[in-house]
Amino acid sequence: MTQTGANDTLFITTAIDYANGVPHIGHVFEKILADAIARYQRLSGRPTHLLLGTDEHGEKILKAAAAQGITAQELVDDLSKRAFQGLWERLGISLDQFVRTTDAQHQGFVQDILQRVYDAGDIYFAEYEGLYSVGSERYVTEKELVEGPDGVRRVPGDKEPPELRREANYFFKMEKYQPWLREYLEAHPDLIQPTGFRNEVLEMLREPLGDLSISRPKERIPWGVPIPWDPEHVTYVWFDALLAYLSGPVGKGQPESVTGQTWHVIGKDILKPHAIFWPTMLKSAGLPVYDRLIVHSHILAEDGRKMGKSLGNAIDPEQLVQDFPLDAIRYALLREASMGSDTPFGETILVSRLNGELANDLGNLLARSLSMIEKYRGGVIPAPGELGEREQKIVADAQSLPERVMGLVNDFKLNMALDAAMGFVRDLNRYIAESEPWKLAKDEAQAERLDTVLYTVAEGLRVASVALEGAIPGKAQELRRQLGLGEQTYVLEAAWGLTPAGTRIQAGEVLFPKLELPEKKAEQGADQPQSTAPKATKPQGAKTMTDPAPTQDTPTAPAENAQEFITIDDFLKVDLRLAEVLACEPLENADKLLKFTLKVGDEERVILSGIRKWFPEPADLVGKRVVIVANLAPRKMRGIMSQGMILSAESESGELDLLTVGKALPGGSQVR
RNA sequence: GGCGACGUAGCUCAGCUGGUUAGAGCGCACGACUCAUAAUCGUGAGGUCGAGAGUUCAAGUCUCUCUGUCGCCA
Repeated sequence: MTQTGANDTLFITTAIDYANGVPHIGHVFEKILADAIARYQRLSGRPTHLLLGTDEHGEKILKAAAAQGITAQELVDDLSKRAFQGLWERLGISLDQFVRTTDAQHQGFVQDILQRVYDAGDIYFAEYEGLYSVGSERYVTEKELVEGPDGVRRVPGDKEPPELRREANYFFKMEKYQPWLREYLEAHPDLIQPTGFRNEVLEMLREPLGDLSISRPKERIPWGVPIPWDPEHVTYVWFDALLAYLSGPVGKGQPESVTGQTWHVIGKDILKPHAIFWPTMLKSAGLPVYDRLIVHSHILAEDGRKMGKSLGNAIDPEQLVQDFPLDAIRYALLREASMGSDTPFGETILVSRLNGELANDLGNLLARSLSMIEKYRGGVIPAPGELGEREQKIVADAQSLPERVMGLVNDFKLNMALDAAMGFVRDLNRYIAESEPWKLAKDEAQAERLDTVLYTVAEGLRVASVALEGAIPGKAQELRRQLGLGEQTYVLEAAWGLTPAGTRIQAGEVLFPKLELPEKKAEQGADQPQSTAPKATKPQGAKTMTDPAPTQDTPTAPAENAQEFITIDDFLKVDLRLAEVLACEPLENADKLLKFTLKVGDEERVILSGIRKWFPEPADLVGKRVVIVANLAPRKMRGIMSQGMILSAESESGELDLLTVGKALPGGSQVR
């Protein structure tokens, strides 16, 4: 914890997450990224304070709570503590502080700043009428609306169309600070990173910004921080949430303008509030602007498409944490992501990084090194003899590695930083192959040479563990433990020889057990849900694994987040059609089957379906429009050819209904 | 529609201010080795560097046009 008020403390924040639902993989990535950056700063000796939080006010939360029949406070208490803070704990996020916007201390701070900005004359009252999007919590323009499949115009991504609203609100004179902000950005080219996003902001600043609505009438939205001079209004989401970056440290005794640096890690979707609203707010309040805005992109599904619940390809963070070792998740995400572009991610990618780099390169290097030290030197790391050219090259690389890693980390190129560290690991493997210690061991005359090789490898591993520690903190320490270094910690700086000769190794369990993705089944027809939780390649040794071992299937587990992905092409193979039921009758001498006569486009088809017990009055189904698989191979049942299959949904409790559509679309319409 | 980025080996991508046979990782094939988590190490397969034109002694690397993909904005 860094609450000493030290002037050089680096404050790193992530976005203050909106607590109207459970976190998704994007939240996870952002926290791991910020955590890794923070850990690397601490590793290199810089006092660092990592702040996370939840944004708990606003209309959407009010509605979400109402929908669940609980109070807003109950909803956010549960989400903030269980869903967010709980997950961050399971992910090993080294946070120093967690701010909730419903904290009394925070709310008081917001009011102080509001009052100050008001006193400065930067807030005015005005009436406004326009289209209001509840989903986006803001007024939108007619141009932004897009016509949906149902013919209703709405904001893309919103469920409900915007409402016409007329309100009197307080406005912040943001546009007043536009020239200043542009100059500030020009003068601070490193402020927003990567530069692509800086350019986007400069682009936004070419057009007049307009002023920012910062309040809502309390009668309509009582769930917010009251405006200090007008209790009939509460403040708008951004004026509330953004201030959490300051209210947190202030609440811990920091001066409100911290003298150390402040870095904000955010997603590209909230670039504008952070790059434009926030600096102008700070300027108006007489506070200094942050030092870095680190903008990351999004996590995509493995096929490169967007991830989403509706698409069925979303990764459930809780499931991910259960199925895979924490440090493997962290490493894979950091290793894959590059700041400028969206990053595909999923189990296949994760397992590939885990097996290929963490297990084969790093874990195996540790295993083979410990094994040789055990066999050839009785488990004691020997003192090195004279270093040859090859060893000197390794020492030089080891000494320059920390600077290379930190340089890349400070450019927010974590993927390349990890690659650099892994490159050093790979070179140690190469070094072993070249040195052939197993041959040296057979020749007494080569004893000193063997000592040198074994020491170089052991110390090299120690160096690598420090270079990787920001990404895999748990395993880095475990690695050192097995080298016999106990709980000793090291600074990430040029160093060699910190492993004392004579250290007794403490070999333990395999550092990174390999996982194997279940092979794709060539089965067909069997549509029972199939867990694809990865399996350990083999039960390693006789010991139990430290990692949350990829358990074998839990057949009854309802969560099926780990389902295999199919491509859009796979899906399109299935020809789904709407079909109108012309006739429906029970089939003689079959107690389960119903015989449907359906109109599909111009043709009529007969399909048999074993759902008789749910429809005692089959004739009632006539006229319904059901969904069928039109290109299923025909099959003869009870002497009748069934040409397809009718889709239905069945609950766990055994209730069943046919899939249908709300509108009277014609039979034969394509479903996709 | 406006602005911008990108399009390099099967896949993911490096290639700074233009200059010898265009690189890495993964995957694949073959070989070596045996300390190791069937790991590691080595070698290879030969990609019109999206298309066309231009500048230049010389272009993946600069200019223009076209095309495709993506992002931001409207």
